[in-house]
Amino acid sequence: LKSWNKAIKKQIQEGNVNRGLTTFVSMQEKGFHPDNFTFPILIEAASCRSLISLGYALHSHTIKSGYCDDLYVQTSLLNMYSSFENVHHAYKVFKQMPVKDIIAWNSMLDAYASNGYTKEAAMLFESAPLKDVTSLNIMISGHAKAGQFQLALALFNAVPARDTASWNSMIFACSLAGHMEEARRLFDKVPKKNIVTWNTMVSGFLKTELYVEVLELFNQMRAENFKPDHVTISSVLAA
RNA sequence: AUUGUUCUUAGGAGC
Repeated sequence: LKSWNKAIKKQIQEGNVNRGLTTFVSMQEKGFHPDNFTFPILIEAASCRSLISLGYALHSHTIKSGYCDDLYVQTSLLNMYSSFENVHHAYKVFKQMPVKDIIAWNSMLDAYASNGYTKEAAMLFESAPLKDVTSLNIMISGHAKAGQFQLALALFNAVPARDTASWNSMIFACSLAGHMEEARRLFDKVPKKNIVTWNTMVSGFLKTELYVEVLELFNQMRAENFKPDHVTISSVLAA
């Protein structure tokens, strides 16, 4: 069963969801029943491809096979409905979870924050018994996407426990609001930049047509031994 | 190391 799951995951990671589903079917034909490891793999594939009817089918399959009470299965279903922008179903799953760990709380927080339910997100963030830096990051990027630059900044400043993703989200929030000088100021203060930090800054400058700054950034990138990745390339190509 | 949460580009998918 382990190797079936591994095979399905590998096929999906290679971008071949159909192949993964075929494997899923043949494993059952050979008498292997999917377990609590199998479902999250398939559910996540349905999420990122927006395969809505597959998602529903998988959900009912988890119920029929008795795996719907597994924490990982539940969390992946929650996130699946969130990615389908179906916050009500996401909440329904969340509400029915008897045990919720921090990932479950963060997943529900993200369901609200990423789908524009800013009030609900803020309330959940206040009341959540389990929080970490990811919860903060979810809130910052939620505010950013909602065009609430000031709220994002206030939260960012209020919480000293930040990681690189927090900085990246805040830089992104600045770019969205058109505050490129602030974005650059933060960028220069990031303690540990990663490739996303660079890409966020590059695409911010590209969107605001600050091409000289983009070139400077590329030089600085080389000086600091970062290599452009496929995201860097496609953001330049798109501009 | 068989599974679930947050940050950047494009595309795809849906509305």
